[in-house]
Amino acid sequence: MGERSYSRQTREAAVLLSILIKFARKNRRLTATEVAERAGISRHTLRRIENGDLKSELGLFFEVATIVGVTLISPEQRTLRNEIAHGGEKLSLLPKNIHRPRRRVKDDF
Amino acid sequence: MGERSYSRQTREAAVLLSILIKFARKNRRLTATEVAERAGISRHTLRRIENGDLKSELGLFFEVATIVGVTLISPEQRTLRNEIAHGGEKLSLLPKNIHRPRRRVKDDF
DNA sequence: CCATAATGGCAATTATATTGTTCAAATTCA
DNA sequence: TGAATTTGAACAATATAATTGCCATTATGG
Repeated sequence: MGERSYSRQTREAAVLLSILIKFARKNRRLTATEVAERAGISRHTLRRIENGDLKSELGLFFEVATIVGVTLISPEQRTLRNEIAHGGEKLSLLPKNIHRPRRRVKDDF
Repeated sequence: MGERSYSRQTREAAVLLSILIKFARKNRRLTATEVAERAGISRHTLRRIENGDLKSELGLFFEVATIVGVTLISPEQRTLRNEIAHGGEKLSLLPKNIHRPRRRVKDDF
């Protein structure tokens, strides 16, 4: 029904990724049809992805990026990734559940 | 119907992003319910996102990341982004349509 | 230039993600 | 410890994304 609003970072990140994808595809001289086939999606869906459509599935987006050779994980993130894989000390320090300060009974004055 | 297969990079990137999100949320002491409300999604969907479910919408994934403070665009990418916004010389060099070398009639040797 | 291929766009249909609910288990804090 | 709260999980109903097929337009390469 209603429109969903997205933050600026969200919109920009999606558009950037889509541009990188389209750029990489043409750089490799792959047709949209071919990439769509390899990704197992329709040409229509690929076009939406290359237009930065926020409603597309994350997996399809990432898969297309992978096919055309766009890197999704930066070196810094790769570092964190290894850290996690090695035991995740940092992660285990955090509480499993978040208990916020108790909500006062309303109008208790 | 059938299962869709994803590449290793796709799966790892999604899982990494989901871990970063969950980590950031707890670091900020936000409950799942609160983040879900702010993002305008159900708690169920948030949980899938925090589990790295590839079937979730890109926009929702990114929006949650934004809410909990996970950066989506690396400095290097931001550079490219500005380059593009400034006219996109690189982009305009690429052909609009990709015409593959005509497929030879098979077995023509 | 012309034939061919690639791309953009739209409507109808199918597939499935999302929602909203409820329940149980796990966790935190007083 | 005990009470309150968060979280995980499964369900049916609904909303909507993905697919399919088609045509028009544009761009490429011979």
